[in-house]
This record gives sequence, structure tokens and C-alpha cells, in this order.
Amino acid sequence: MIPPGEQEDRSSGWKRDQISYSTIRRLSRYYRVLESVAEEELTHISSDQLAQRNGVTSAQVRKDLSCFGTFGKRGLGYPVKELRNEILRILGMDHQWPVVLVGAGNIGRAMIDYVEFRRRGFFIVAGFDVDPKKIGITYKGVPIFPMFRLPGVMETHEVEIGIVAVPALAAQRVCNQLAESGVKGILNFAHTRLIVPSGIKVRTVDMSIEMETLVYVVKNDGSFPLD
Amino acid sequence: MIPPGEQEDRSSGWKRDQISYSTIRRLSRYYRVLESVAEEELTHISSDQLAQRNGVTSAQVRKDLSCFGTFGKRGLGYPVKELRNEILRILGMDHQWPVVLVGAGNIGRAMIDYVEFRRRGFFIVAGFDVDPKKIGITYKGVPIFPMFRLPGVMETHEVEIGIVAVPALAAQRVCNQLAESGVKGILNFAHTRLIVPSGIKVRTVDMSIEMETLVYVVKNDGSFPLD
DNA sequence: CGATGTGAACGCGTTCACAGCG
DNA sequence: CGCTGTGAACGCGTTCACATCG
Repeated sequence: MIPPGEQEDRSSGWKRDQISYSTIRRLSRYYRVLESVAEEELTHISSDQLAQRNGVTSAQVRKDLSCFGTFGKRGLGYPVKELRNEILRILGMDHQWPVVLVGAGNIGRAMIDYVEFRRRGFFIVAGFDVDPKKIGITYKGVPIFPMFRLPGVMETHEVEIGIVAVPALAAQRVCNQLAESGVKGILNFAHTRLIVPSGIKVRTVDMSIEMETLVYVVKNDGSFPLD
Repeated sequence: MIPPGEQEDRSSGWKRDQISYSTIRRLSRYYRVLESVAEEELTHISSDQLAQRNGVTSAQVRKDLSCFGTFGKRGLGYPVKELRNEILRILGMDHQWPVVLVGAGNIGRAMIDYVEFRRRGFFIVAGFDVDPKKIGITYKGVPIFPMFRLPGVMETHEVEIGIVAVPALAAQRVCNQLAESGVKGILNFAHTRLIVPSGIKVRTVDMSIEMETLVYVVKNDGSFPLD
């Protein structure tokens, strides 16, 4: 049913293969380590060091990286800064990503506050809300607009990513509005499964599920890894 | 290196087996569907209906449930309310879980606001912060205390779960304090990998990683499932 | 007949082990 | 010799297929 799925090369010489969800998430964590190591002026790092700092095996690190190219030097390790830049590029963090935020409640404002976001190249161009008391204000430099301005703002800023931080009951409606405005990816904090047209990617972060998973392992001294 | 790990039966007649992380998370979602279905006064639901409402296969649903017992009736489906209660019990949500919150910033307050939490049996007994401006106030009925009161509050309320909602730089210190006060599980929102004594479970929710994963699939039209 | 429960088959990510190279 | 890169082996969660039972 699924065709062999050819996959052409990108800008630099990638290997073709199917990259897994887990690999991408680990890449994101390797990057964090490389960032701090770079400050220590170390020039090279071994797969084993990277592994230990992330709670995985060195073979895992090497496999993950080998999906994208050959970055290491045998007997030496990986050049810290080069590898860091490489991962940056792979993740698409080598340029800025404009983002819209729907819902200016606590979660929404937390996202605006989140300094790590800015550092990683995400910037929230505007927030949107239905609450008249929130509309018109500017929170930490981010203007909060009424919903009807969503399509316009998304178009002018060429926004592809939206954050949904509204109550569960409003989430699907907001999601539809984002979809109509041409969103490509949604980070959803609402306690609901969103239905989207095919092609739009949704990542839901559900605090309830996280808590329940945590409680389960605590209660049963569960042995599966949580992280 | 890891001993075979026997696993004894609990209260009612569970099956012994190794439950997977994914199974628990799905259970949490099945529960949500059962909740809404129960309101529609339907008495039974098939694995197929449960599956479609969650974007998984019916075989998956049956396998998941069969880990914990035999709840369905052949040719009929699963009794909605019974199954709901069963899952409630499996997840440990059949009783209240007192929780402490460290960090009364936006994320912290978002957790206090999060109504779903209350409904699921989590209640935040107190918040803690180092900011004198926050200490002493009460947010939505939750008092905010100075850090030194953490051990006392945790003991009197027999708290096992803590939420870390502080900046990355403070997270490990807070984590240590929680550990010393006898925490069993931590939900961590800080952009850091926490080091904990063995036995303490940590679930980290890192918005940066979520965003970067999302961006990757958007950018490369990634084909792996995000949710 | 309809839907569950489950052993067997499958697919895929992780780990192992070692060849290869600086 | 040290560490990378990688094919092969492994383990495990998912899917298939069907016996089973109301």
C-alpha cells in the first residue's frame, strides 16, 4: 500500500533513510549538550560523552548521527561546533520561525515568557484571544489581537506554526481557523484530540496524560523509562 | 544486568506482564473517550469505536485492555461505565493525589488553573517560590509559601508528586529539595535533564523539544506519527 | 453473526560487535 | 590504540488472523 517512497537529497549530502521520531527528539537533546560544551571551549566530544550526558548508549548516538552524514573523526570524536551547527541545520533551527499564539491565558503567556524559545529561533509574532480584556494589550512585546485578525497576521508574517493554548472546548474551533489560515503545524496544549486536514501536523502536549503516566510508574514502581 | 523482575498481583486479579509506556498513555486517552461516551448513556462500546476515536487500531485497543483483564463481552463490546472505572483504578486515579508545585510563574499558575487536573483527582496543596512578591499570596485558593516550608507541607499532606515549574538554572536545586523531602515523582517543565536518586521518577515536558520535533516534520513533511 | 481475546507474524528501533581509519 | 561507522542480531510493541463465545 505504501510505495517504496524515494527520498531525494537535500541541500548538503544527506543519507536517504527513514528518520524516526525518537532520533529527532534525541538530536534536540544532543544539541543542548553541545551548546554547553561549546562554551567550555572543548573542540571534540566522543559519542560516549554525548551519550552519558543524555542517558543513552554511545551506539545510539552514533546511529542517530550517521543517519545524516559522517561528522566524526575516528579516534578523536566529533568536532563540537561543527556538529552543533549540523544539528541546527538538520532540525531547521538555522533560521527564524515566526509563530502565532492563540490563547493569552497562563499557558499562552508562559510560552511568551519562555526564553529558550527565542534562543532557538522561534518568535511569537502575535497572540490572539477572544477576551476583550486581553485584546489590545501587549505582553512582553507581543501584541494580543482579536481572532479575526489571525488570517491577515499569518499571511503577512508567513507563519507556518501555531500554538493552541485555549480551553478544550474552544480548541477544535481555533484549530479550524488556523487550518483555514494556512497553518502547517500546531502545538496543542488543549486536552483534546484535534482533527485536522491531512498535511497539517499536530503535536499535542497533554498535562493530564503526563501526570497520569507519572502516577502510574510511581504507584507501580513501573520499570519503563519515562524520558 | 537487570534482574528478571518478578511482578506480583495487585488488589484485584491483574495479569502479570510487562506493561509498556505507550499502553499507559493510550489507556489515559481511552478513559477520556469513555467519559464522554458515558454521558451519552451508551452502555457498550466496541474496540473498533474506541480505536477510531483515538486514531489507533482495534487490535491495539484489545491488546492494551487485555493486559489488565477481560472486560469485554463477545459480540457486544465493552461495558462503558465498568471499563471506565476499571481504567480509573488501573491508572490510580480512583483516589486523590496531593501535589506540590514549585514555581509560581506562568506555567505554575497554568497548572493551578488547569481544571482537568482537579477533575482527574490531582489537587495542588501548595505552591512554593523564592520571589517575595509571590510568597504569601493565594492564587485560586492555592497558597504560595517560601521554599523552606516545602518539607513540612509535603509531610503533613503526604505528598508524593511534585511539579517543577522554575527556570532551568534553578531546576536541579529544586529537584534536590523535593528529593530530600521524600518526593516519589516529578513532573518537570524546566529545560534540563534532572539527576535524581534511583527510585524517583521524572517526567520532563520540554516545550523546545516539542517545537523542534514539530518543525522537523513540517519542514521535511515527515511521515512519522507525532501523536 | 458480531466482537472479543490471543498466539503468531511482522516491523522497527536499539544494541552488539567489529571492521576501518586516523 | 581510540573511537567512529555500520551490518547483523536482538527485543519489543504492533498488527494479523482466527478460534472462541455470547
